[in-house]
This record gives sequence, C-alpha cells and structure tokens, in this order.
Amino acid sequence: MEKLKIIINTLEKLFPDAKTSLKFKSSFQLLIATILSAQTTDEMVNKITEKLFKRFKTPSDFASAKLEEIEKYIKSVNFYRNKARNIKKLSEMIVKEYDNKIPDSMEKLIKLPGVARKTANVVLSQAFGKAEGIVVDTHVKRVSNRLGLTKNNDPEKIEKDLMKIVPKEKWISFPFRLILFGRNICKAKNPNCKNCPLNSICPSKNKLNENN
DNA sequence: CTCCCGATAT
DNA sequence: ATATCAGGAG
Repeated sequence: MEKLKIIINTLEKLFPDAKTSLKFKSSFQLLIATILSAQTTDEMVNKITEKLFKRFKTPSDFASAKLEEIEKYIKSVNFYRNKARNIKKLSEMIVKEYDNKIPDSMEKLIKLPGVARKTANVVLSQAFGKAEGIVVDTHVKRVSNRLGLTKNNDPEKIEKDLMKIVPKEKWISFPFRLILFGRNICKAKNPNCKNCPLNSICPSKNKLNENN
C-alpha cells in the first residue's frame, strides 16, 4: 500500500498542526464541548462554551444545576435537551464514581451517557495524548471511503480498518488532518477534485460526478 | 432504523 | 422554503 504513505505525507505537509478546533482549558471542558459538537459545527459550540464554562466550572456545578438552566446555556446547539440531560448525568457520574476526575480510558469514557467512540477518541487524544483508537467523524468516514482506505460504512469498522493500516504514531494527528482535508477540499458536496493534491491516487476522482 | 432538533447559507 | 452542518441512544 504505497498510496497510504502518499496520503499520510501529503496531508502532513498540508496540515502540519492538525488538532481539534474546539476551545477548551481542561479535559472536562473538552469532554463537554465534544458532546455538544455532535451534529453541530465546532464553531457553534465555541460560541457558547465560553459563557457555559464561566457558569459551570466543575462537574459538581453541572450535577447540582437544574436541567432547565443547562438547557438555557446550550439551546443554540442541536439536540440540546438530550445533551443537557447527558451532561448532567455524566457530571453526576464523574463526581460519584470517578472522584471528580475525567476517566482517561476508552472503556470508562464510553460508559458515560452521550459518549461513544468518536467523543472518547477526541478526549483521549486531544486532552490526554492517548491513542486507544482513531477519531472517526463524518469527514473521516467520507474521505476514508473516497480514498479507498476502507469499504465499510459503519464508523466502528472504519476505525478498525484505519487502525490496521495507519502507523500508531499517527493515530492522533491523522484523523484531524483528514477532517481539515474533508472540510476544505474533499467536501461532502462539490469536492474540489481539480485542485486536490491527492487526485492522482484517488479511486473516486471520476466517480464524484459533481460540477467542478 | 427512528428519534433527538437549531443556526446559517442559499 | 429548503439544504447543509455532522453523533449517540433506544
């Protein structure tokens, strides 16, 4: 698989310091921000987290708050009722079961309500520098399929496929480069194949019958 | 496979 | 008015 090295090297040069675009000052803040970012742009989340984290500084602050007040602070993001409920419940769990510390393992993180592998991988990699898996969001999913890195559609299967072929020292940076690549070039609609640095090795180049 | 469910661009 | 954005739970 020589193509993989081309992809990795090209994206590395294109996006040298790829990381989450969510603003956070602690693992707890990143966990909350990542939960809020589900089906919502990072920009939208960043708009509300400043005020949110000024009011709620610790898991206890969320745990003791009225659900309605949390909702009030986050109601400009999608699915705010579910997210408010998850954040409150998860904060209670962190206070009672995890001694106020954010768990730093996949196993424990995905037990928290509203947290599955994507959210857990973001927190593990961006807050703890740990690579238990690879972040697979909608961009990683789409771009991985287009580039032929996987044939699967299920995010968990895609993650396993990527873990088999991507060197472990790239597990943290690679998906965030893929995300930037997906947002800027390999967009869902009208991907910019013409100016794509990977078009020569892309199996989907002529299959994306878009008007570019 | 359905439900959750707002902001912004067009 | 409608498309686009872009995860998790039951």
